[in-house]
Amino acid sequence: MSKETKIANAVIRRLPRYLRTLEEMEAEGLERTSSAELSERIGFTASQIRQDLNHFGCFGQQGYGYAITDLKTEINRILGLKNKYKLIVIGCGRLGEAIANYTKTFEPQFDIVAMFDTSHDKIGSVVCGLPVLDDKWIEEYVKKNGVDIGVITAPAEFAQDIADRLKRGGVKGIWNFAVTDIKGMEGVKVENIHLSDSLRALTYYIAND
Amino acid sequence: MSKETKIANAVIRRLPRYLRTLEEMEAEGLERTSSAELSERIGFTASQIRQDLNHFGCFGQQGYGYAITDLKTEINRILGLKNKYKLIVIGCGRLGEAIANYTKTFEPQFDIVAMFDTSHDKIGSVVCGLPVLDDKWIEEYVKKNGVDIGVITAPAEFAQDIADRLKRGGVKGIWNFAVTDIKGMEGVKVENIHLSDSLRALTYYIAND
DNA sequence: TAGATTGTTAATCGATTAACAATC
DNA sequence: TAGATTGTTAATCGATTAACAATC
Repeated sequence: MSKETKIANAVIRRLPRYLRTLEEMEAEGLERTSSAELSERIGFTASQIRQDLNHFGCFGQQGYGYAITDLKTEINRILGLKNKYKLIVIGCGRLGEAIANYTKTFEPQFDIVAMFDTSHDKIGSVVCGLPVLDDKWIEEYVKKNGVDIGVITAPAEFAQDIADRLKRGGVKGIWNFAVTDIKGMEGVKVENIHLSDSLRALTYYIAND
Repeated sequence: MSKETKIANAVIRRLPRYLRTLEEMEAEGLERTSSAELSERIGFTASQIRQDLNHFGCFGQQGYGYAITDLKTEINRILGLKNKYKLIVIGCGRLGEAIANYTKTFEPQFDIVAMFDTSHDKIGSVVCGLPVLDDKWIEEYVKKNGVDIGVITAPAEFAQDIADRLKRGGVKGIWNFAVTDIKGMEGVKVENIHLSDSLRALTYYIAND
């Protein structure tokens, strides 16, 4: 942690939302905004927005508000988006392809360098412009190439083993799309996209209306 | 809402996790468990688990614990997974295909009935065993076929318009994969999968370690 | 200066944890 | 009956909101 003390998880989760809104406003040609205006766009209270932004330092100016471009730059920095990240995708199915494609298209800071699979039909081919390598070389590849993030799109039953090997290889983070929870990842940040949990939360709200 | 009063969002979000753990334990041949054992597997405190489960009625037995199959059945019911849901996927790109494929393979309660796209190369074809229909018929199709959930995998700039038409058609829920927030969805439950936000939270944790 | 809007403290609200009586 | 473990209340902790002094 830089200077700042422990930031609540809830705050971190809101930062990307601020960033998206600021990008939107910048695209509209706006130069300054206020917590009240952001509140209207996003739906959080103005008080919460000021509180959130203040965790990281004083980005606003009393009587004026916030300079959109400056604030955007700050949040970008806080989120670590000034850095570049090397990614590999493990699991070259439809989901793996979709994620690789999405990331290549929309997330320029994230550089996907290879895909991995166990199927000999796929190994050696090129998907989304990326070489598909043999799953068994994950750990070695991560070590040699300084991969930062491993993206797991393989079936749930392989996720734990893949994660263990990614960790031994030295990744800093795992983006996990497998419907399972990974254990023993001390020192590695794990971010889960549990499609199944999301869909089930949706049906809860539909069914209990 | 059935009998129960307002359940906190945080509780709902944990239910799918309980369900997954119970399924896992059932598959291992276990018949009963306790809040302490669940706590060890999941990582929530035993106290929280008892508190959570009690929101919905007394599923446990003092001195005994919880019957795994019964508890699983209850959570299934609470989450609305006893019902069937009709889905359509809008956006027949890689992500759309991946989601359609995932849902068809792993989520039997969810019946995907069609895909939609604007591209004339795709309209009329069959993807994942589903007909690809013309985007302009979404509203009509939803009305005629009683579609419950619309899955948006189209680019962000089209998401709001698609959501509006889904709403007019009468869907109960929207599963949104577009990197944007949808407005004016009163009466429609929206569940977002914001890949971009997830990735950015991950880099925050990596960068601010 | 007057008006606007932040930064920040205090109050409120909600969620988690601890404790233990109830009871199987 | 004794042991185990829930259900449930009370205590704690954390996050959100309200209020307002600071200041641009």
